Amino acid sequence: MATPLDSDDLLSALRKAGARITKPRKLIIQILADKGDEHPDAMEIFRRAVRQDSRISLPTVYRTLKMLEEHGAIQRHAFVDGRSRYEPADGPHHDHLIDMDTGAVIEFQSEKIERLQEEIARELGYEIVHHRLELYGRKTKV
Amino acid sequence: MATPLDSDDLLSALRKAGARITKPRKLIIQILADKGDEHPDAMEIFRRAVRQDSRISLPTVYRTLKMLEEHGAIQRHAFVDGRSRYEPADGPHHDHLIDMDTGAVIEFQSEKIERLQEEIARELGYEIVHHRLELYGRKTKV
DNA sequence: ATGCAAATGCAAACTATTTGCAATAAGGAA
DNA sequence: TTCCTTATTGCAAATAGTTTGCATTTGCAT
Repeated sequence: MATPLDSDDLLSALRKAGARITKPRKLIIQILADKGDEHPDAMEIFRRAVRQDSRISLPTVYRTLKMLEEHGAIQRHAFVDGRSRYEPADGPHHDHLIDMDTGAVIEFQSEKIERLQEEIARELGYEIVHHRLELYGRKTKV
Repeated sequence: MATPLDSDDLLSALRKAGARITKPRKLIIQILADKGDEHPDAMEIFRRAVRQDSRISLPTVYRTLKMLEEHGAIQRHAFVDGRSRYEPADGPHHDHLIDMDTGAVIEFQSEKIERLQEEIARELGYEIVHHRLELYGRKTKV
């Protein structure tokens, strides 16, 4: 199982792309690599960045995210709420459970489901290259 | 494989919701139920509607889509390109296997996977409202 | 046929994201 | 280190997709 890209991996992705390592970029990468809260959207990344450097701008956040995405260093997810959420790429494969009330994204993985998918594809004469599974739900009353 | 809801099903979904069957709504539903091109977005639905009745407005398209979605009559999909695409909901849920070479979409359904999903959600303290599973694959060599 | 609430069309508002441009700063060369 | 070039930045304004306020129209129960 692969380890998610960390701060240094994201930085070298930029270097490999011939991009300059600027202060805003370092900050954004630091936030993306932070294991705290997963799948932040652009605005959330911006808010956290501002806390460390009030000069940073939202367009720069978007530009950096786009650049990292184009170089495969981070992954962009589109959920039904309209905005995009980001996470470092190449983590272990996982699927998402989206809390419909709060928008929280919970990761999970199930070996069984993965195997069932392979099986279904095989029956249909296919080989799975990649898949995406999203569950949308609400917290059960206690 | 389940049969997608047709024009009449969508209309009765509206009636059951106590909504009026207006001319714009009939038109939009007709377009949604049309088996021709799958997963149109709001603008595409609007363009097609205008061809039949130039008086129709984009907000009405959005309002109708939202209403149908809220009543489970159609399903909204969010892709990375930012806009939402719609399709008539199936009675029993179906998932998609996308042929990466031809773009063909194969529908399938697995009771086992559905049950595993419920189980996983329950363990996480959630109740699934709906889900989306997409497999991307290639035909296995014969 | 008539009345009234629901639905419509228009314009304008909103949200998420992108772009033009002058000012700034990264980082290689001297 | 200092200088120079050019990528990158921040700002403001533009776009794209979607939603909302409001006066007018229309479905449909009576």
